[in-house]
Parts: sequence; structure tokens; C-alpha cells
Amino acid sequence: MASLQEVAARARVSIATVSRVLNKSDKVVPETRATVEAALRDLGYRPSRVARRLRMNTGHAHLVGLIIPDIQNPFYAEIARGVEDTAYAHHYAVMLCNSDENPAKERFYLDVMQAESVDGLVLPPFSEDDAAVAAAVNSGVPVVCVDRSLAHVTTDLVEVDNYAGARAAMAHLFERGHERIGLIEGRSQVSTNRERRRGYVEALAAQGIAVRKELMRAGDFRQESGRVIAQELMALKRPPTALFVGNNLMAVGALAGLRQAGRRVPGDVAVVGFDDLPWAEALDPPLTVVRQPAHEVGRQAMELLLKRIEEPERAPVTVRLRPELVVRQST
Amino acid sequence: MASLQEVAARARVSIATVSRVLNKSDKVVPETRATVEAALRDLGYRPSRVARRLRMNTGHAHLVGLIIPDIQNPFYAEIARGVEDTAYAHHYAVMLCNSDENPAKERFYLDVMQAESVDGLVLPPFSEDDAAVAAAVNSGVPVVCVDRSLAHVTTDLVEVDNYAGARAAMAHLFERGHERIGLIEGRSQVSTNRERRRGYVEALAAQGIAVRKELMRAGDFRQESGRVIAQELMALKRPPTALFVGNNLMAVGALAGLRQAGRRVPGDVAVVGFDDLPWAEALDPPLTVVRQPAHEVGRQAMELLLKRIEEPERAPVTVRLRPELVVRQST
DNA sequence: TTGTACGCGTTATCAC
DNA sequence: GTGATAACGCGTACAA
Repeated sequence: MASLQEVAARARVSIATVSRVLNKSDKVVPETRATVEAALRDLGYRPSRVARRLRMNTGHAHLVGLIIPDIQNPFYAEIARGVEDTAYAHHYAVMLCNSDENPAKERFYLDVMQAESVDGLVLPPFSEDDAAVAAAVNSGVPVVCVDRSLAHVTTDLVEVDNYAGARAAMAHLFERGHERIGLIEGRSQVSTNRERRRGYVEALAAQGIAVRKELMRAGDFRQESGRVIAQELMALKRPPTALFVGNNLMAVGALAGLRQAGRRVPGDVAVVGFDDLPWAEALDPPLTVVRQPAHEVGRQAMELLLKRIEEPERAPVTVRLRPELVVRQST
Repeated sequence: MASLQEVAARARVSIATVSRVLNKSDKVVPETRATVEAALRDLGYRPSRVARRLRMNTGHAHLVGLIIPDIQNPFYAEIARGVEDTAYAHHYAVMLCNSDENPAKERFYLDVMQAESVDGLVLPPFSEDDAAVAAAVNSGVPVVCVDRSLAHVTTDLVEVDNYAGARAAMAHLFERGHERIGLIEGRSQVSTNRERRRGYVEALAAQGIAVRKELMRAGDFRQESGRVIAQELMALKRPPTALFVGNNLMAVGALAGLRQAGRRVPGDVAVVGFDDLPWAEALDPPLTVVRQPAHEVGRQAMELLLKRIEEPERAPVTVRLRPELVVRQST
């Protein structure tokens, strides 16, 4: 709670001198420095980041914002760790918010962070044409998109090759002899979903298999929607023999739905999910997935953000990471 | 980016008037109000939370801090959601940090948050005698502890009856006919761990069963330690027939360890975990757990914090919630 | 080498 | 009803 004023008074110097000592400016004689440092210690001085931020130009808050759609989704939790580990290594604090796939909440946190004068933002936009995020970018806030991209605004971006991931998943299912393959996708306004869907469609086409609308269903990335849709698909006259599921939570839900429908995995139906899970190995059966390097996504995003904070005018960069098919026992 | 100054200039009034319009002070004639509101809109004015915080006394930041040990642990993620949902409902922003069960990181974030003048803090202390947290409390920052408590400082606290939870788990195992029960506990400096251990020990005593040191092993709350310890226990001359595991992650690890040791669950060894998991149902086998109402813990903690911010001198309160045994197929 | 003084964007207390 | 103006705590240009 002690301010520069109080420290200065105790050390019998001006606040400028105290400030100089704090900022390692060497224009202070060792003797006064010692006095000041003593006063600093005695009073347990802690600089106010608020006052500093008000005084300084943007870019010196040592604070960045991270807005993620669902903190309870291990994929985003891992990205968050990647961002946070990197930020911590650079002595940056991260203000993490959870938007709950809710545009109103996203907007609220976006407002808060700008009003807090954070140095920059890392986030997966709610949709490809997320006006609130676009506005932030255009108003000059350094923004790095992760996972999902924006359609009409270019920013730094760290993404995964979702198309390639989907093709790998499909190739694996073909190899296992499947032709009638169901798709449980997520929200269609999201770039990752579009790419995964494209991978699914083009893989079928390349294999000369007709794309059937009734085998393609959209969920909302949540566990429950995966469960419900899996059951719907199994209720079809000719149900699919395999499922490609658009994210991790829906894949777990699908497993539950299949069990409730009395289907065995992989005996009756094979399942491939997108995004790995820390406990995928412990599931019944262990889940085959397209693994994304989530921690690395977060790490690189934070690295990019730091560069942009340092050099705001540099050209936006896109980093595309490679996903990896992890075959377990659900296929 | 527009400041009061600029808005005032455009509306040809003083900044005081603009401020009055913003703060709904009714001492402004409708005509000027309209002019000011137009200027506000035209410039897209956004108040600076930083400047406001510098000017106002503490308690008006509309920002609270939340420091959790592991964002990748679903138990803490759920607490975070409880805190965040409640905060959002009251238009508070949450600054969420991940301490990684690392006291240095916890201290860093504690410093940052105090320097940011947050209105208050929610956290599970690293240990019962966490000096950094105690210092924050003593320096007057409103603090609500969740899950874990402090030994020598009293704060608002929302916890779960860990002792009762452990007794319930043990009673269930006795019912199933187990007598030789292993314990995989967490770090011993943590209050929750102490209570769970006490439940384990007293349950055995009440049953007239000797407490055997070699059946009690300490992990670090992480998955890997559960796996390793489960294997160690199975390597004993007389291995336990059941395991009581001190948290969710270690329980999943234990399942993996048992499989690697060639034991069937619950055939050869029964397992009860502490803390539920969103996918506990989908595990092999579905895991029996002592479920904690984590979202409710977070909700009540935030509620308590809001009360304390409003009335800093009110007497600290302890809320103790009841855990619930959820029997699935691992026992 | 050190001190004085200004401004960052607010809110609040005075005058008018 | 409205307008100056003083803080809040800090960094820094400028003066001494």
C-alpha cells in the first residue's frame, strides 16, 4: 500500500529518485540508492501496476488477455497452459476469461480487456465473422487468433491443419474397410469446423463414395450433443458403420450414445474423434483421435503476441501446425 | 480510445458534465444530456477502467482474481466456472491464473493481483501455512479460500466435508467386503488431504482393522503419480484388494497402473476416487467416486467475496458443503 | 546527481 | 445546472 511518496519521505529524497532506483536507472549515487532501497524494504513497497499503466504508453502493461470458449474443454485448457507457461516465462500475467461459446460474454470480456488496457489478446473467435473481435483488431489492439480464424480481417494466427487431420481420420477409416461413415460436426460458422467437414466430404469423393446428407449432423461441440446425435444416427434405417466426430467432447458423448443404443465399439461402429484427451487411453474403449498440439498452439500464439507488442507494425503471420492421428482401440 | 476530454470538447461542455451524464447523476438538464450522449456515441467512448481504479477507493474495480492450482484438473475448472458464472451475473470480471501447484507462481500472481488492485481474491492456498496468502489477507485484501483452508489465519472459506467423504468411501468398500485397503494420498501440507487421510485412518480403526504404513502412499495430485503408486502397491507381497485415491487425476492414473499390472477392476482390485469427472461414466470401468459440488463451491465463494467487498469488516464465514458417494462399476 | 512539475483519465469537491 | 480543479500513483522532461 506504500506509495512512492511515502518511500521518498522516509528516505528523505524526491519521488523521482525513488523511481530511478526502481527502474535501475544508473544515475543515482550508491549511497542514496542504499538509503532508498532500505526505505523500500522497510515499507514493503509494491508498485501500482494501475498507475504505471495509466502513465505509460500501451505495450507496457505486462498483461495480456486470453478469451477461450470453454475452460472445461481439455483442448482449450491445454492451449491456456501453453499461453500461460510462455507468458510466465516472460513475466507477463494472463487474464483468462471463459466465453462459454456465447457472443455476448465474449463481447463483455473484450470490452473489459480493452478498458483494462491489456497489451494484447489471444483468442479463438466465436465465428469467422466475429464483429467484436474484428473491431478490436481494427482499433489497434494486438490480437493473435488461435485455433479458429477470422474471414475478413487478417491477424496473426496459429492454427492446425484441420483439413489434413480430417483426411487422415477418413483414410484410416477407409483402411479399416468403412464406407458408410457418419459425421458429427460442430457449429458451422467456425473455421475449424468448415475445414474438417471439407476433409470429410472430399475424402468421400476421392474414394468415389456418395456424400449422404442424412449421415451429416451438426452439434454444438458439447458432450451432450454428441450423445444425442450418435443415437439419432443409430436409429437410421441404414446406420453408419463408423463415426468421425468433430471434437473431443462430442466424441466422448458419442461413445455414451452408442452404448445406450446397444452398439459395440469398434465391433458395430468405429469412432474417430478430433482433439486428444488426457484420459483417452482410459476410456472404454481407448479412443482413436486426431491429436492437435494444443500446448504448442498456445505457446506459439503467445510468442507471436509478444513479437507484435514489441513491433506493432510487423506483417501478420500464420503458423499452421500438423495434427497427428493417434490410433487406439475405437477403430 | 476517446477520453472524457475529447468527448467534452466535442459536446462543448466540461469533463465534469460528461462524467455526470455517464454516472446517471440527474443534475443535468435533458438538453445538454442529449448533446453529451451524442458525442459519446460519435466517438465511441469507452471508460478506462485503469483510470477509474486509480481514482476510486478499493472495492470498485469490478475485478476479482482467481488463482487455481491446475486449470487442467476438471475439479478446479468446474470451480472456476462457478466463480466466473456468478461474477459475470454481477458484471464482475475474473482474472484467472494457474499456479501449477507451484508456490513461486502463486506468489507471482498474488503480487500481480494486488498490484492490479483487484477487489478481492478467490483461491485454494498452496498449503495450510501459505505465508504469501496469509500476508495478502493481513494486508487487508478480501480473500475467500475454496477447497483448502489456512491454518493460522481465518478467512471466508467454502469447503467440502472431506472427512465425511472419506468415511463414505471407506464404508462403501467395507460393505463390499474389503479389509486390505490402500490409500493413494496427495501432498500432506494440504488441508483437504489431511481430512481425507483422517477419514481413511479412523474408518479402519472403527472397523478394528490395523492401519498399515506400507498401504499408504503419497502422490502429488497428478495422474502419473497415481499410476506409479498403484503399480508399487500391486508389487507388494500382499497387495491391497481395494484402493481409495485422494483425487480424480490420480484415480485415472491408478486405473492405468492397475491395467499395466494386469489387475482387473473391480475383479482383482476395487477403486474409489475423490472428485467426480465429466467422463467418469465413459471410463473403463466407470469410476466410483466421492463427488464434490465444485460448481457450487465456486458460486458460493464468489457470493461470499461480493459480500465481503461490500462490507469488509464482516465476520469471516465458513461454508461446508456435503460430498456425495457416486457408485459406479469400479467397486 | 537530484528535485520540480506535468500529465495519464477518472471521480468528487468546490465554486459560480 | 455547470465548470474549474484537486487528487489517485507513477514516469520523465527539464531545471537546478
